Amino acid sequence: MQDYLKGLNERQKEAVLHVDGPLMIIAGAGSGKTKVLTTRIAHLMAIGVDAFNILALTFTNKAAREMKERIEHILGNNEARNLYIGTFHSVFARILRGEAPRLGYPSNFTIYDTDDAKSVIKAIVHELNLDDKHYKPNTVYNRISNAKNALVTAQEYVNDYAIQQEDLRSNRPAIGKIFEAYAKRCFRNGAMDFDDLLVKMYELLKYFPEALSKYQRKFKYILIDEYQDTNTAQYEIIKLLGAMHENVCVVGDDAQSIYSFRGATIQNILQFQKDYDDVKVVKLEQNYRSTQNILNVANEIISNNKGQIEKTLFTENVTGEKIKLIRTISDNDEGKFVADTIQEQKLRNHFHNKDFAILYRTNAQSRAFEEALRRMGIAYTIYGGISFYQRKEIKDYISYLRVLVNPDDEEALKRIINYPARGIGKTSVDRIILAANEHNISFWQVLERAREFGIRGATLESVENFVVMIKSFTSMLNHKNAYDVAVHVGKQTNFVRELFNDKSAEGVARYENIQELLNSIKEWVEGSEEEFIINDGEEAITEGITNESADGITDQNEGSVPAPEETSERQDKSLGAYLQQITLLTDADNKSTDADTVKLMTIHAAKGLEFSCVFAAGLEESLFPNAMSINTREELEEERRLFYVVVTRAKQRLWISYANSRYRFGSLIQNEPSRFINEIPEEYLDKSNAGSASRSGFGMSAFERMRGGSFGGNARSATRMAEKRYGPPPGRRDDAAPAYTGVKPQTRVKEHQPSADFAPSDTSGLQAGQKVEHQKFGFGEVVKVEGSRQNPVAMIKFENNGEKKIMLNYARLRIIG
DNA sequence: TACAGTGCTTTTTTT
DNA sequence: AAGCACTGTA
Repeated sequence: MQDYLKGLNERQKEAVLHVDGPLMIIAGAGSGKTKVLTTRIAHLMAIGVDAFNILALTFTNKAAREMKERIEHILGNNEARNLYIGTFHSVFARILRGEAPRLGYPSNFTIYDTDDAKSVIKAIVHELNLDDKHYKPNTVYNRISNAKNALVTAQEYVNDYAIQQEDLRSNRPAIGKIFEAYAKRCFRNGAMDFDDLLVKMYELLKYFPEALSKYQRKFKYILIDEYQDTNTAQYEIIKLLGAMHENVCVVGDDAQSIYSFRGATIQNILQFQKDYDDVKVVKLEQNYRSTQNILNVANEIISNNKGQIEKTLFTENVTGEKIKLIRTISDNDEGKFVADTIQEQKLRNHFHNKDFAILYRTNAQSRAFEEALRRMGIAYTIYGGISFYQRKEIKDYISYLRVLVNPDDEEALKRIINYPARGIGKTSVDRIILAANEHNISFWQVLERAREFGIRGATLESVENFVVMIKSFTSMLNHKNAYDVAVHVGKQTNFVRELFNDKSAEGVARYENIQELLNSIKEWVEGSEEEFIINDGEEAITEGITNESADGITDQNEGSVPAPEETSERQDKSLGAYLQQITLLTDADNKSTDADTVKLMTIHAAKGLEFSCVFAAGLEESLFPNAMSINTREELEEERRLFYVVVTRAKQRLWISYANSRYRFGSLIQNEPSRFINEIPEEYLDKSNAGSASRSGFGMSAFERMRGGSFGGNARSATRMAEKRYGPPPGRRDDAAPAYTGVKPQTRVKEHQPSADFAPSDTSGLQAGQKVEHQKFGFGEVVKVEGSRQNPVAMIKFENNGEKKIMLNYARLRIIG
């Protein structure tokens, strides 16, 4: 028996040893999915399948990188580098780089990220004279994106009766027009957005039989990770690619399907057995990750959902601790509690920072945790939010490079044409756009012939200088490498000097970011592998811009269209390849995971990861489940799967926390505990830090209410008990209140017992002077109503709790008079 | 044309 | 709270 099969259970072995024919692996959380996938690929290679003939698709770059490393480790050679392994988007981008000319796109097509795409939409809404309040870029983009992910073209969109009716009903009948204009504009700009990478790949296979046959023959074995998260476009592509050999292996867990908002259809995995004859199905049900308590809770949660593939996860691990339920007064206290607990666990149970993860539903929640951790001096890493490449200064700099590679890229041109300022203002830009649209040529083509299109005087001179400058950069690409060109561009445009002269804290940070970017380009040019990581936070490279340019590594191929053969395709170190690559990198891809830091991220971002200790934060109604996702059973079930995902990230210990109130857009809102908490059986819960009442305010004794809320007796005596067991926590006097209650006198809420007939009133006409009752803050008088009509905010002076700003869209108020 | 000040909107998850 | 668009002034 081969070595690599040792340590696999029977099911896992079965999956690994299955070679030919369709295979579906239903892999429960923590059941060794990645191990099976990587071992199976290694096995295929061990029995003689050429690495060049294996395609493995994942959803994150990190997963791809990890798989490649593990396969290399198993095989002990470098063959794994020949695998076609990566995210759907990056693999397709790589293929399309060779094939785009068939579709009328340049090889050096630009990839538009979400910001670029929204910016195009915004411009189009403006050009079509539509109301931008009504046609918000976000809304329109999502609608278009959903269409594309379902392989609906702009033409089909406008001609589809049902779709048109739907848009009519939502009073946005022009979306189809915008879609058409958007598609046309992207094409004219030589640009594909994220969804296009899937759509164009599909069209390539569908309309070019020789391309289809080429890739069908090439990819004899196809493996898809996280199959439950594939959308229609991805599904159809896989079906086409796999049709010849039918060696399609999909791995997934319907219980972890959490991307339907991106067009994923759970049907893909539920129906897989109908897509091919003779599908082999293997279920991996033994969990190697979590304690029994954690797993039991997970099983209980998911049992509330309907329509799943039947499976029962079990484990031979220890029972473990109960899940700790935490109630705090505010979001800041939640942060404090978590930071305190991490400190405590580190000292008592010898955990390291990297053993902890704080997971939440929305990125906005990270702030309270950041602050608390910083105050405690605990190192942390935040994932998500704006990625490195989305920072303004980076994007501006990259826009220069984008223009060199693809001058038709209008979005990039608009960013840089007057930055740094060169006297080509908004009026001139608008005129250029008008001319471009009128003659259906690109923005750049208008610039090149500016005089013909009525640009005059000083502006004409500026435009002509700009064109000459860009052309001089472009010609440099023929004999200098990407790094040297980038450095040169920074110098010539004064771009870097401007940032260098800005000595404010942000200015210095921006300058350092630019250095980091140049560093990453250098690594790309010199690097042996196509994978690379930016050293975040590490010393910034001081050479480069400030020094004279480094020695040019001459690359004759720079800027020219690369041959679509795999050798050159793989070693393509051109600027164009670099730009396409980085657009598909996410924040997580630039951060190393093994640093000894506490990890903060959304639950979505945490899928596929595991941690010894997990804090599932913000378990509150309207936050989690999110208010946006409780309108249908499907949405709610997806939120529940999300809860399942967060619970199953934990190996040993799990805390579930919620706050009674938190700030949202500057004003305070109250939330009930999440309904999901009630789905956890009591026997697995440790509620000693959850306060006495499971529901706010109700069921408390008069004594407790007088103590100022439910943090009175129970929480405190429970802490005492804990302290008896573990000794006093560090840095806290024995008689001090538990730190996480963190009740500052001015923020302490005097709990109010709502009147028996309390029922929220319609507050749409609320005016100053009216008397109201608030469920928690009690009686008060409206001082003023401000904010907008859509989002009114009332300033209310409460008898017992002072003045508070309350958002009327969220608050429950009873109008008394 | 450029910038500063002001008021208004933001309400999820991500390749 | 924060970012963005709009307005008014230099």
